[in-house]
Amino acid sequence: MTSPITANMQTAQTKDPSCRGCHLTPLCHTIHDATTSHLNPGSLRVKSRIILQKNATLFMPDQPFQHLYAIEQGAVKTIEYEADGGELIRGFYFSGEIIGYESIYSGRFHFSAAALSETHVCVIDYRDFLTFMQANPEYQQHVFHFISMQMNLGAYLVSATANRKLAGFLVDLSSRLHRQTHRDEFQLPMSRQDIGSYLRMTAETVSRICTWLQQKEIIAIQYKSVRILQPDTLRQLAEGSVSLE
Amino acid sequence: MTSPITANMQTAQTKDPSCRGCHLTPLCHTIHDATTSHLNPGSLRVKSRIILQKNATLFMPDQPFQHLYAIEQGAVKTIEYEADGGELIRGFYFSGEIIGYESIYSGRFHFSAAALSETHVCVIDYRDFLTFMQANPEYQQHVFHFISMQMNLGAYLVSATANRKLAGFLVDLSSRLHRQTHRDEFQLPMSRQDIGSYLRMTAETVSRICTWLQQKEIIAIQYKSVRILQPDTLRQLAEGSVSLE
DNA sequence: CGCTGGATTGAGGCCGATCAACTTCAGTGG
DNA sequence: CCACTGAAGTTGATCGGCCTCAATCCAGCG
Repeated sequence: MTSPITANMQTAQTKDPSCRGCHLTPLCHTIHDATTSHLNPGSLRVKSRIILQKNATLFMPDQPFQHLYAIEQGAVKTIEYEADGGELIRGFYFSGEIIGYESIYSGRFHFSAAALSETHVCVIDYRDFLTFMQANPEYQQHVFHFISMQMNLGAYLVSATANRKLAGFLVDLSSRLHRQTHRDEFQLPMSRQDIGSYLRMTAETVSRICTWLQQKEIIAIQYKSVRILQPDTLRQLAEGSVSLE
Repeated sequence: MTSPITANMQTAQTKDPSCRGCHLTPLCHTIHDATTSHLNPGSLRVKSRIILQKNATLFMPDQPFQHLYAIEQGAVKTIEYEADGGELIRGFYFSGEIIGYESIYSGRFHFSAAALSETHVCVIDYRDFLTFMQANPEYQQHVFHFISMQMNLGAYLVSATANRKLAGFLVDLSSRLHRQTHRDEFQLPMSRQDIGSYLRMTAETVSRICTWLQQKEIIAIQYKSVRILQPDTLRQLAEGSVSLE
């Protein structure tokens, strides 16, 4: 969190296979297909691409909101700062996901964002985005659709027990990370500390529940490597329909 | 929750003072200003207005998402159902607020909605809304703005302690209900049970914290009547910057 | 090989849930 | 007007889950 931003700029000009799965693809796509000048509002253009090293920050709190950030590959955490200086993880963002919508209304980021590993980020100017959307309203439905989806993320955060929260978190991860590997087998991009901070529990509790889930043979976990052995049981655990004493 | 829907339909035709403060006003407004046929996509028209009696339901779980609902006056709670049949309050909606965005992506409501008191609701067909937005993209910015705002509601739900959750809830209410009365003095539209269900704590805990806040002379509360005596202290409590033993 | 930071495991304490009793309020009908 | 009734709210005692603090284990790395 003290590292300077390591930005490796490059202009996007070719159709990029790494855009597959990005929520902006149908919009952003046109940039690749169309032969277009910079002034043509009929295309959404990527302002730049940034490569963040691990722990590098994408933006800092109170920074004016000017861009949407699409994660091309890698992972980002957003961090809120409490009055007493404590840090709380606000959210995680993975390949294909977009940071920024929640900051439109205030025109300012109220949190910081940092890379969990080397991360490639597409920077989209919000004004360009608006211009594009006004010129191409046929994409509105698509944008509403994935904003709507984003509004439903993290429902498990308010679960009653720590078990349910963590189970919900793992289910969530398995669906959001599966592009990289098999759906039920993935690497945790973040530390136990970060998981705990996000779920509002201690890293110790995270660790204890992980070993408990392992003993029940619901998951196999060793440090950052996770394999979900009983996806259905895990899901039921998250929903509270089973307790397993 | 067993009462049938009591719907008193009436077509909106005149500029209505009760539209003041509604998040859709700048869009919906045009319906009043423009002399427009039903087929003119240049206006967003209210499909109908519904008057719900207390406890009447606006929609039920698994019902297809077809409309946005704007609360004209009154209050609505949305309810999730757990696997074991338990009910959890998912959210509250007050005058000027809009229900539905979070259900766009799935095309289905995954929860029910019920009136907390007599409530007037504007029904907006989502297809009409899309048509209007495509024809009038200049309103996009406004829509993104209040959807963005809605994404930031309920941050206090994930607070660590019950004190902070309830303090955050009261601060939230005071800002969202103040149209009706003075900002620091309002009636709770919902029961202790509902508050507890929403904040994921028991009604007993809600009650205990209320009396504790009263003893500290931070609020004055008697049943549904609330007066915030020390707004700043309450806010600091919600943010965790004070503890007050 | 030792160092360092993350992860795990253990013992004790506190916050909030649970269960139960009592009080107050709102609605109804006599 | 009051008596009755059921729902909602308050208050108290006990219990359990998670936090706290501390020690230990382990992987990665110079």
